[in-house]
Amino acid sequence: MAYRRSPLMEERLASNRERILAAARRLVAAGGYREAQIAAVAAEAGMSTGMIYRYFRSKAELFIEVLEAAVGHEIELLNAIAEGSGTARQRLYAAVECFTRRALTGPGLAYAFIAEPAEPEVDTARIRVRQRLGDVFKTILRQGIEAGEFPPQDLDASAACIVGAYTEALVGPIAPRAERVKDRDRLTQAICEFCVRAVSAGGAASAASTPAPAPARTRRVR
Amino acid sequence: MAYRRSPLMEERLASNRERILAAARRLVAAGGYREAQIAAVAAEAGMSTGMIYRYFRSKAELFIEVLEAAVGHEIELLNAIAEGSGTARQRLYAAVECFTRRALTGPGLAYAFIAEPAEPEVDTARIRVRQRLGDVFKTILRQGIEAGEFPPQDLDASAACIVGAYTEALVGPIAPRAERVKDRDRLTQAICEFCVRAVSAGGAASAASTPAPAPARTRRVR
DNA sequence: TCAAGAAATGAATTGAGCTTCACGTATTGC
DNA sequence: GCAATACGTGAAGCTCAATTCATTTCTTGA
Repeated sequence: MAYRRSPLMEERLASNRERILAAARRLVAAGGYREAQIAAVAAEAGMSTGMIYRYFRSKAELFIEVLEAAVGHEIELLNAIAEGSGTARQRLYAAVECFTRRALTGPGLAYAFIAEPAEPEVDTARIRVRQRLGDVFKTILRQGIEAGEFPPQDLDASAACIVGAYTEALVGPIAPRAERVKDRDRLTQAICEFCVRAVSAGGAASAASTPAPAPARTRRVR
Repeated sequence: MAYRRSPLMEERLASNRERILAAARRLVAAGGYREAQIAAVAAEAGMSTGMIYRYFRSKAELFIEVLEAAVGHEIELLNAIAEGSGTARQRLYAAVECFTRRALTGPGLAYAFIAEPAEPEVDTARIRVRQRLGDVFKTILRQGIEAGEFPPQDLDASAACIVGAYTEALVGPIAPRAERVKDRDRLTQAICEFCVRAVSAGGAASAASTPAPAPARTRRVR
């Protein structure tokens, strides 16, 4: 025999893998999943298309990894906040703020990963990832409820609603071509307050705290 | 000359168009946009693929029309509620309930149209449609704020958050293959309550109503 | 420096659908 | 019934990207 991977080579291979991931991330941030074709990723990484397939089984696999890494990072940040100090309310506020602020500031990753179409496998991964985001909020909510800061509520539903709320509120602003939001701080604040209010005890608490199931319905709906 | 559309023919053409739209709707409901290829729509409608193009310029155009019709219908229902009687709070609750209940009950249209990937043009249409959904809530919110039922808030942000919240909370449950939610009523109620609380005055109002911008942040975030 | 084997290349292949189009069938007015 | 025109058909054509693979270039160990 005459060839055996040297540590140096091993390193180069690893770095190639990283270069591919980084290139893919950049392209998604710049132009969304749709514009991140394998050929483009290869070009961006300065290598041939065939090369990509030496490191990733398929396009979907590559992008799932990019997605999970990116969101994984966000989740770490959120977890640090969730496990940090302060009241549940403060931590919830801070967590939502952290995410929205970064989404508004950073590259278009947020839109691409949270809202943009992709193939089924990637889409499935996206749902998983969103659930993981929701888990962070579930943690905060659970603690808040235990501490009596928040009223009892359906954790899964509330967590999903929080993720959905800030996501949707961001999609417009961070969607490609959307005019840059004039006042990021204002938007961030509005979103955070919405979320915090949403899990806190209602103002007009007492009597009508839980409105009758279907009060204002005009007519039976077909 | 020797041919001129008779009223009868006119009617047949219109009915063909309807058949195409209906077939497309059924397919989307059953298998999502992805499975609703032109060939499949044609088969479902019992006609040839070429026929489709006699009635619609492109696949995107067809599906945009399906989308707008479907959501247009939902919006009518919501508007009826928004303009109906009751407090803003009651109407908000009823509106969210109407949408979520229908989404959970009805065919998979909601998922397909609100969350599923499609081509760029259709996606653009989806964003427009979501904004129209948001507009309904803006109306209710505006009235509620004027009436002193809700505290002042960023209407656009709150409306987007509401749409996002219930949408996200539904995506899991109505996503293809998701196990049917055990208790629809419970989920619906949780979502509605979340949304109503979110726009109502916070419980621990007074002092810390607006938490300091970034209270619990652990460390400067990269 | 060389042979063995691995890594890299990128042009060619493949596949999935949308869209077209040349041809057949219907409908209309006379 | 016939000419004129429109409607309907569905196989073929096209486009766009992902994926493959025969070939070339590089690494390694002796």
